[in-house]
Amino acid sequence: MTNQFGSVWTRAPRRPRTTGLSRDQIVRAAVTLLDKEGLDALSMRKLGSELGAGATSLYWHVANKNELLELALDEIWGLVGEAGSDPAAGLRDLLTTYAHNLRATLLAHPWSATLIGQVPSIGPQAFRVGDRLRRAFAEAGFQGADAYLASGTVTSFVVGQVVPMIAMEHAHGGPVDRETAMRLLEQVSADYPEIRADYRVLVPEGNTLGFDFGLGCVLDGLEARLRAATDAGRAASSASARR
Amino acid sequence: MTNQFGSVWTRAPRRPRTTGLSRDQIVRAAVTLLDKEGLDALSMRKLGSELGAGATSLYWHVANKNELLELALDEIWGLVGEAGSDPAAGLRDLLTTYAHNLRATLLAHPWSATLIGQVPSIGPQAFRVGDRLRRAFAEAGFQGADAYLASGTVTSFVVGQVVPMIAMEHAHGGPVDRETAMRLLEQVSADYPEIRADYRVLVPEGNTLGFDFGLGCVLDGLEARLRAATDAGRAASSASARR
DNA sequence: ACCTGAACACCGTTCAAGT
DNA sequence: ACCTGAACACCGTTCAAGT
Repeated sequence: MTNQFGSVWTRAPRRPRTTGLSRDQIVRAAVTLLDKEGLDALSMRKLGSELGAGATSLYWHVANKNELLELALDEIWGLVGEAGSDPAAGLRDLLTTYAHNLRATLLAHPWSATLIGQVPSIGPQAFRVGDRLRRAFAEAGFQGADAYLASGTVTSFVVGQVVPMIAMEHAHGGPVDRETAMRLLEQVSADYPEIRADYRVLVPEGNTLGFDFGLGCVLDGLEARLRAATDAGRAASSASARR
Repeated sequence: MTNQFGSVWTRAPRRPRTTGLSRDQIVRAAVTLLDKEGLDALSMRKLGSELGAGATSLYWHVANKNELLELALDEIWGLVGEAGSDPAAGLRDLLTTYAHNLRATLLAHPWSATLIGQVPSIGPQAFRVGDRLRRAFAEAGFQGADAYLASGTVTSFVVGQVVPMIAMEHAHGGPVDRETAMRLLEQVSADYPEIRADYRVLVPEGNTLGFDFGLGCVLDGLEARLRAATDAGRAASSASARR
């Protein structure tokens, strides 16, 4: 099979190492470097020398820099914590925990949020997270592919919240504290007094407020879908029972 | 004021040109080049020569490449069409139109979706779009800062849907048709038979399905909030009337 | 006020050659 | 099977110098 779709996950793996560098080791070093210096600062040369190897040595374990970034991103998906460890917890609690976990994980590794727009999240860890979430929806009563769609809805919202926020931090050169955010927003919203007034209310309340508001809406909407579907299901089964 | 926050939008502008290159001209050329060759292919040198100038000439009009990218991104926000031109249309129609407009605009300029995770969207056009949406929510009855939060919820969902999809296209080197997507997903979901089964149902239905499902949920959730708020408002005012 | 060219300090990647 | 070094074709940005 040709690797028409250019991704690590779509080409045959090389057999594991015997000695020297390993792909795992390279990816771990890359994540460390990314955490320390950010996406712009990662170069094959720097990573190589961090590992005591020539930059070009990496190319035996990895086809190119892009593949390395895909592997590093999947590593971050692997850090998104379990949410459904407590089976007694309801769907809403589980989703709230998941959403905050995902948010916190991406914020802790800001480069990963940027990468989400650059390389596909189709590695094993990304799938593990996605399937865990899908399963939770299925167990809550979402039928067939709706469970998958529902999981995509929650994840999209979180990603859509975090990614632009990371861009702000990137411009600022690090996490933006409340006061700095306020100064920036005052400056930039000069032509929109109503928005500026909103900022004055919202920013002091903390940066989770918009996230929680939106998440609440998303979860309400999903629960409404679930109710509608189970009601319809009951109606259909009682109709067939009547026959 | 020092420009602590490193963004075009936070430093004093230079007075407009008299002759030769202009910032507008540079930004327009950048957008054209980005549309034609993508984010990775944009270089100051290439852009300069496209304009018949030395690469370094650009640095008089723009502090650095990052500023240029901020300007280019804001240009795309400027392309997001009006949704509220028909005042008779309800909130839900308006939001649906907005969401699809934003999605289509980003997909038509894929580099812009990637940029959303790289540079902040705090330019005049981004604010224009945000304020138009906020105003629609306010007119529909969302009180105070809730209108702003509601607008952020919708935009987050759309961004969170489009950004990862762009990453897929980026890996493939262009838009992914249904058949290619199916082949890729079959390959990559090998360990998750339920997800694979969902793909077999969903992919043939077209790529707007997940978007429409999620958007429906988000809008349902927002409408529920609105109902709850107006009910509470009515209850409060009737309570005060009783006094 | 605006543009240029040379120069600096980097990049990712290929490939023949080594062990 | 794995690693190296040299080499290629690029980068973004600075800055003295020009008009």
